[in-house]
Amino acid sequence: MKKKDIKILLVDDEPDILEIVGYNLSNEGYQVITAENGQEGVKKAKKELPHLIILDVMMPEMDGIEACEIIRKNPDLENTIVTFLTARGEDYSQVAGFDAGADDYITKPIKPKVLVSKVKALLRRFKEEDVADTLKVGSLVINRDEYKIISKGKELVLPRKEFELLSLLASKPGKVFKRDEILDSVWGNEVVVGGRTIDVHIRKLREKLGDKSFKTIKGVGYKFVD
Amino acid sequence: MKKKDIKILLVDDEPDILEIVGYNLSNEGYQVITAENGQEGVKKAKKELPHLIILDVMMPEMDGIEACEIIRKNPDLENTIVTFLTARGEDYSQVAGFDAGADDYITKPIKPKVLVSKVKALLRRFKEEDVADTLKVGSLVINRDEYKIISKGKELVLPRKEFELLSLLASKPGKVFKRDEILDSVWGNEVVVGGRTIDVHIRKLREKLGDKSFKTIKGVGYKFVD
DNA sequence: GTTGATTGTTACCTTAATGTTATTAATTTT
DNA sequence: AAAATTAATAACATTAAGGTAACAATCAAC
Repeated sequence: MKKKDIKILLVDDEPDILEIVGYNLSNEGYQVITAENGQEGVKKAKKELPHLIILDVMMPEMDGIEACEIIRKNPDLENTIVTFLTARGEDYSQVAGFDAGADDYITKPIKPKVLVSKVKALLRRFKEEDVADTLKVGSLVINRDEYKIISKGKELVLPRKEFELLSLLASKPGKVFKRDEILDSVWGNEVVVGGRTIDVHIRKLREKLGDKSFKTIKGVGYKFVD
Repeated sequence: MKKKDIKILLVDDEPDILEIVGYNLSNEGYQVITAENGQEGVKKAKKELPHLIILDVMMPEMDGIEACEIIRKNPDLENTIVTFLTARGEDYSQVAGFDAGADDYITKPIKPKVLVSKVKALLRRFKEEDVADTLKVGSLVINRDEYKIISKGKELVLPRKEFELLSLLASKPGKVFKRDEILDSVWGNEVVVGGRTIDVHIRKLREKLGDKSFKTIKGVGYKFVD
């Protein structure tokens, strides 16, 4: 996810805080939404589904704790990170804040650098929660993120074309992929390559992963067998 | 960090307090060390480097305030959390305690439940702060706050770009970062730099951290290996 | 079994991608 | 402002991925 696609909701009743925090976060490239009280905050949170919510604890009408509790009950906001703004030494609000489902807190007075690095750290944590893009087929594990595979317990790094070819074939074990399909998918339909190109790559895969994983269907194409 | 690896130092001249507090904290799984006066407390603090110190204010020989001041001067105990035990209504000691560098205070009479939840909250805070800004990967420690790293026990100060590049790659060891991703993250998507820029920075990192920590996947990008 | 088409194999070549170094520009520090 | 450090780039070297040609082996049909 790109930075500019990350929404941060800022809830505080003090315009000064909204401005300074908002400014610093916008400057970093985040999309900043603001609200001036707990009620508005909850409303905007439900509407905008931000990735991170920064909530002041002390607010008139509805305080941060209460707002946080409501936010946490909304299934759409389950994975949203909530962090509180508290005055130093306000220990009660910290305990209560964590109880209400907060992930972290930031103490006032706010130092822009600390704030920004904390926000980054929090979002990083958030990002890391999404699962790795991996595909398991029998004893073969294909990790698209790391461009590597694990075959019979051994880790292998494959060159791009080989990796993509394997990736394609293994995406539907048993299915026969016609030569055209393979060219389309791995090479792209504009590129024109010679007639033996696919064969050679298949051969390399056979060398590395074992001969019997790839079956040739003469006149048609290849298939990966589990 | 696991609970059983967390050390709490308890300093109080009253054996009853030591026993009841110590019992409750041990029960929670923490490693508890005790001392019966300020001097012994300071000594054990320096020796054991606990994560949290609970200090009684009123003690013969050396009171908690004085002990706290000494503790705070020790660089190894910079990040240790210090919390005081004070009698209710003893406002003076609270103010003086914060001045001396305390993070919190607990009032007597002690209620075990309150005590335990307070300790948990304090340690959570400690953990968050500690973890948020530093990243450990194998023998490499990256301190994002101070823009420095520790590699194989040696401290290194890296220039910004190198640091951010390393920081990115090491944030997900094994993951291949495509050139686009790297440019996006380290340089920002508006900035346009030449084609060899990333390579040069990778090379510098290889020089400083060892060649084999960075693997090139031709046609794709780079990855950091643990 | 022979034949022709299709695929396998090998070695080699080309080229895109990356590595390297030196130099210049920009930035920070003093 | 000078010095030192860092960043970017240009120019060249190196590497290995990817492609190809040439030939061998295979299979299917007759």
